[in-house]
Amino acid sequence: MKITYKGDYALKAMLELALRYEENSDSIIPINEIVKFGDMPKKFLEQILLTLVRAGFVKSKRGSGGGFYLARSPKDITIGEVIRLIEGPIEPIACVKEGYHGCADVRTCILRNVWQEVAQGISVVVDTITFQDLVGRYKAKTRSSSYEYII
Amino acid sequence: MKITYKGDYALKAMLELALRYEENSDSIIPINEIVKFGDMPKKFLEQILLTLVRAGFVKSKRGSGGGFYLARSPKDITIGEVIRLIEGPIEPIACVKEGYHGCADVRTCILRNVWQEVAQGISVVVDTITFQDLVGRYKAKTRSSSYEYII
DNA sequence: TATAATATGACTAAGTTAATCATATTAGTC
DNA sequence: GACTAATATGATTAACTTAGTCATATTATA
Ligand code: FES
Ligand code: FES
Repeated sequence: MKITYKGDYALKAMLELALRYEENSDSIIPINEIVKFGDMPKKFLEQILLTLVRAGFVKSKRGSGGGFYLARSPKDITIGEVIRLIEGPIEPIACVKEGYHGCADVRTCILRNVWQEVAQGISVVVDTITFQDLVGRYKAKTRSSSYEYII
Repeated sequence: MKITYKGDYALKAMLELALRYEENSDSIIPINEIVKFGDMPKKFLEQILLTLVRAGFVKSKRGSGGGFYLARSPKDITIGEVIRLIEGPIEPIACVKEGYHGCADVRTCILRNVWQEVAQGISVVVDTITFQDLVGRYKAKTRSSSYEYII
């Protein structure tokens, strides 16, 4: 029932890329700008971005003037996809792990059913929110928070 | 997004106690029977039961003829309470941890909102299922699975 | 008093998390 | 073409968490 920093950083990085994608879908974002946006350790973020690249969410360009950018439109990527990539399955089940045989009789295991219901509850949220949605929420928030400053 | 063995074992132990509570609310269950029910390491289970005792879900009786039993009726204990005790808060949020200052401006942090929605999705499941419910489900399952054997 | 049980704290091995370090590679710029 | 600014990638590591074990104390009953 927890998200690791790795997942947190991955989502923030994707959000930054999505924000920039909205501005200009061709722009390439150097890692330093992503670091700045999310206040993340650069070297750790490199690893995470590499994972995102290999999974096909992000593309990278090497060399001077290089950086990262979204491989697909933010509206076609849900946060659930990224969470699953980084954190593994959302099912909070222990018994599927290697070397654990679970209940003597799986058919009588009601906990597994509970975990399935929990997973569904999580899925309803994370599999319906796209990064475009996040961008929208972000903009709404920053706008209203600017008002607060002014007023 | 995961349950540890500790949580898994705690729920199984509570379920066994709830099953026995239904039979006879005064009966005291020695730890060995709980171990047998859930196929759990005895010494580890002792730790877990101690936690459950201290939290007031379970009572223990020492000495020969001793063991464990539910402190309250199974219908008054939700699995969410036990999960929170063992696993901590259900919110899958990383930034509340010690020493992590989170986003520069918390008001613009939309991830926190997402985690709150996820927590709500989980809560709807785990905070509505009591151990009495689990007992009911368990009995229904074992009944139908017995049929399968007979047929 | 012997025995069967839980209570409790200390300890530990293995795995995971959150990084860092070192080095290679690539693509522009001068 | 050399230099430089960037990512790519693998190896390594410190800290923490998990999943236990070990040793011992305490208690209640027979
Ligand atoms: S806990 Fe997984 S089969 Fe029962
Ligand atoms: S990630 Fe928690 S305040 Fe933004």
